[in-house]
Amino acid sequence: MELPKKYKAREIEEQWRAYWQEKDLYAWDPSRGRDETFVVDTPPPTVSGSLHMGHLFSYSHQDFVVRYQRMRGKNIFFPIGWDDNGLPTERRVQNLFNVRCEPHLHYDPDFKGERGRKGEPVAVSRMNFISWWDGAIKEDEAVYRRLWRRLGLSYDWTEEYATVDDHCRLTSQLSFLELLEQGEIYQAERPVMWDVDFRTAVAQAEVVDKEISGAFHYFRFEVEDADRDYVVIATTRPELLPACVAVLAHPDDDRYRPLFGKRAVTPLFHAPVPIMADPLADPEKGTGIVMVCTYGDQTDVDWVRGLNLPVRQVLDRDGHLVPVTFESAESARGEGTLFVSRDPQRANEVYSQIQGKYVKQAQKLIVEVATAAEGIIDRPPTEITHAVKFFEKGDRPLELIPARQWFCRILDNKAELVAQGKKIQWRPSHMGIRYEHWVEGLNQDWCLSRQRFFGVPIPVWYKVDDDGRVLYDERILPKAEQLPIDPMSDCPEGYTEEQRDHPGGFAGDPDVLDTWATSSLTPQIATKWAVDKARHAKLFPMDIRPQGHEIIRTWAFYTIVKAYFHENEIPWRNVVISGWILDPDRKKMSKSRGDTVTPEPLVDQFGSDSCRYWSARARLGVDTVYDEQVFKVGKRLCTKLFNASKFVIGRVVASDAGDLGLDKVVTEADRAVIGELRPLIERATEVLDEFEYAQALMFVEDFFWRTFCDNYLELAKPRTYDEALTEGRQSAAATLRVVLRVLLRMFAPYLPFITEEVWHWYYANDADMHESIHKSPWPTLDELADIPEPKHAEAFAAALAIIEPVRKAKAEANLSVKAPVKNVKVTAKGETLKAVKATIDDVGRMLQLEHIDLVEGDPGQEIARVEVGL
RNA sequence: GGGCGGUUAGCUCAGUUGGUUAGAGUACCUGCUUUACACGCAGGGGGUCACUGGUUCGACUCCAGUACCGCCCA
Repeated sequence: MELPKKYKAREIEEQWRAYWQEKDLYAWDPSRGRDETFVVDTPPPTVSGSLHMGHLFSYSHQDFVVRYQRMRGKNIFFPIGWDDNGLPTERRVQNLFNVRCEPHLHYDPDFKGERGRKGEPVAVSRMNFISWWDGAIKEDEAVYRRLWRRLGLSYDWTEEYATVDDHCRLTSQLSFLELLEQGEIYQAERPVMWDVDFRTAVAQAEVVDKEISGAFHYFRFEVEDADRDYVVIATTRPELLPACVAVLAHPDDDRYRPLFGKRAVTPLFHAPVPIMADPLADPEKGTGIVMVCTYGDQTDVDWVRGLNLPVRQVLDRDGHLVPVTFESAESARGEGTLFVSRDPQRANEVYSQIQGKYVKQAQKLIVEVATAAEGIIDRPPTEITHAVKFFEKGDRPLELIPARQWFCRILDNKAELVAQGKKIQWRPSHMGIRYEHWVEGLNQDWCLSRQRFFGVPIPVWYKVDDDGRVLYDERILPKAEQLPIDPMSDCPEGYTEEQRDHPGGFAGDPDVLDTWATSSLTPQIATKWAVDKARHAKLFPMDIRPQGHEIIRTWAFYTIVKAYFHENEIPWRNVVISGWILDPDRKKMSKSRGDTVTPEPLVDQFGSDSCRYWSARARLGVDTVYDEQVFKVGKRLCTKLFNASKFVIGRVVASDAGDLGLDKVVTEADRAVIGELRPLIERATEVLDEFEYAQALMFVEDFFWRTFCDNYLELAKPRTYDEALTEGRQSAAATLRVVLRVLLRMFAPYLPFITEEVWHWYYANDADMHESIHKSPWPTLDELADIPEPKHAEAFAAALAIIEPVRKAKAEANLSVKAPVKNVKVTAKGETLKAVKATIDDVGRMLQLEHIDLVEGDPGQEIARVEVGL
């Protein structure tokens, strides 16, 4: 057999990639039972984003676990999906074609999208927009698929899905309808967190706090019928003065207690509002007395509801101030106007200046007007930095806008959802605590509807009454067989398209679902819960969910919610959390920081196996500093494995008289190295069963490099060059053969390419093995059972006890390791001395020892005292 | 402000139920072309285990507190 001279990662990897594909090695076998199946809930990557090191990292982690389980004989269910749902894709198409979607426009079949078109974005219809998605997203998917394949991720490519494909839309809509039927989903009109740029509601999970600078502005509010003229109210939202509905202070606050029950009058707008006591008013904040507006923050929402205050909505969905008219109390009576003023003319004059403006401009104007006027601003503003809620993808602070939305009942089920979390093994375990804290801290139900156009449509129509009003309580729901539907283009049964939005007809719900409403169903999507209950039952609950810790509050949480509501089950038994890649400043590498490294050039440079090695060194949940050195170490390991294998197989083949069975392992040194190998198998298997791939790799690597290459190989080498086919030579060859056969398999989950390459040099036809190393069994003690333990348990350690000092003596004398040694005197106690004797022939040949004295005695601290005479 | 995690050699990281002199890789230094590998081999220097206190015969390890870093929440 002619073995290759040099390790060429690229050639090897291309060859085996093609082989795996051709042999269909990674297909799930539906005929095997759940007990022998290992099921993975793979994270579908957002394909419209760019690939970065984090992908290479965490997706490799899944593959280590999966490849190990496959070698344990498990039937692997390892699907792969692509997330092309929601805003990222919407933006991608917008940017790619330089368009913006105007949902009210009609579809223009002649309008062709043109990539990279310059100039102003063109407004297009929803259907035009969506028609371009498919092509664009397929290209994005291809980029990911290519990297996944290059990395050797062992997906079952027949189980591919995309989160807005027909099956996912069906699954998502069916889930919606089921939970609606169960009463876990409801519709309500209430203030929701709203992004004015994306013009959509968002859920608590998508909200982030940002520290921004702002200011407390101090306004004087007149007080009616009191022994003081005014109170000073500090506010960070002066533009909401026209929306003020009450003034509150803490019930125990002596400064304001006399004013409770009286009325304050808003500056500039002259609106009388009640002064009330409420324990939530913080005496320490600002001046201790606060104005309640529609709506400055969540507390305002609570106050308006709790104290039954009126609503004076001044912001629209774009974040503009809407037109309103202030009227006197007299003229307002009976009209039901909400904007009452003691001086409507001046109020309207001021308001006209801010009407139509954005929040920020309005704020500036109000402050200017107030400053110019006499006696309104009490003192100069105080600059502050405060946490303000933003949509995670948004640029401007969230507003609270009343809107009709769909919600999922979370708050009623918090205790149960915490309990579900406790049934799941979180790895590392403290990630489970993060889940619990997130659930416990939730204060809103899950807002499911988004006022966007790209996504899974909410599968609901409404009846329209004879006056053309939409009857939101009169829902028309599709049957399961009709799904997926788009209520804006599909017609409900019993209606015709002409009746859409007409009196006596119907209207479609124009909104789409939160992308998490679909992504939370990845287990159900992959198992085909919606269409094949038997298949679902075979795969659910799943074994593992691999994911990052930043999406515990979204992906993990919502998936647990759905599994709980649908089947009162946990979705998976284990969650394995990958850490993050940090840059050298210990910040998360991210696109927005502009410090990402794209993975493909690294794969080109170091090879897939080396890149995987880098991933494999990081333990679960632990963030890792990006360090290119580790890729180099991986490359070296692959090269070493290549060279050592080449040597071993070369020697084995040279000694092969057709029979190198385990019974040929007779020499003490050979049995001793097997004795070292056994605990390696035990320890690595034990930690891999707990998904601790990094620790297992460390064990294997350490054994391979130090025990096997640096010591055992050198020890056995001279015997393999015996001219005659001696018992000792056969023993060495048989041992080399069996140890490498074990080590290759233990490296296989991490370094699938180089191990497969070597496997096919020599082991692919072994009767008890599979042709591919990746379907071959994980090593067990059983397969070594026919090799007896060494006579002396410490035989290997005893050999090392001589090897080390001799090497040291040579190094200190600046001699070659091959330099002959005139005399060595070894002093050791009885049992140890016997162990030394048992391997002394091999040690002597390895180190070129010319004369050896073995003396029984007390070596002191050491196993054996070694005196070297060069 | 509350919670979670971290701090070990210049760098990146291990360190088991508390137990000899705290390890590896890398970088650095000195050698060595040795019939697998110079992407190698042998050897060497390099650490107040963040800090303070406590428990203990004994603490990197357990407990309490402090500082700094990161993340989550308010």
